[in-house]
Amino acid sequence: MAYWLLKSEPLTFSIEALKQSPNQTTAWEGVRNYQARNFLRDDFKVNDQAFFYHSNTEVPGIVGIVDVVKAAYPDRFAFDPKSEYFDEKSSADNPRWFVVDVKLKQIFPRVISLSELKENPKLVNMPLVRRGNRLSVLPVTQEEWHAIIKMV
DNA sequence: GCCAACGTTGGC
DNA sequence: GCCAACGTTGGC
Repeated sequence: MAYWLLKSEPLTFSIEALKQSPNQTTAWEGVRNYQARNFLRDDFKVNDQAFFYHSNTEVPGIVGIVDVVKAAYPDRFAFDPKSEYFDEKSSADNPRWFVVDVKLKQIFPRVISLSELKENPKLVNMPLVRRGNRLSVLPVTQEEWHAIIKMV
């Protein structure tokens, strides 16, 4: 079982929005970066777990945990010209972008803020805490996962 | 709102 | 294939 971190801007899709979603499950749509796509498509497996991270907000940080409940399948929004995620180069025959389904597992009682994460010496190698990192899907090691769980 | 970082595009 | 220009991300 692998561990991940998924970034979302709460104005676009927050963990509270996930809680309100049918069956507390959603497709993780709109990833339009190849490295992130490759993680989703090739490496996400059912029963993997991921931190839910709120970015571009007042207190950026980890707000909860989701379970991967369905492995990668094509992102249908890439086929929809009316969607902001439309990509004319992605087709049903040859899809370029993928989603996985995730289900809410836990909302933390508090936000584990980015500044706290940066202060934890066990997390210094996480790409998340490095300046200028923009990847929205990131692998998390088992050691990092457990170190963060202890901070909740 | 600013701007550093970095991915993508497109001219050559 | 190089790389300048441009667009986006996202912390602050």
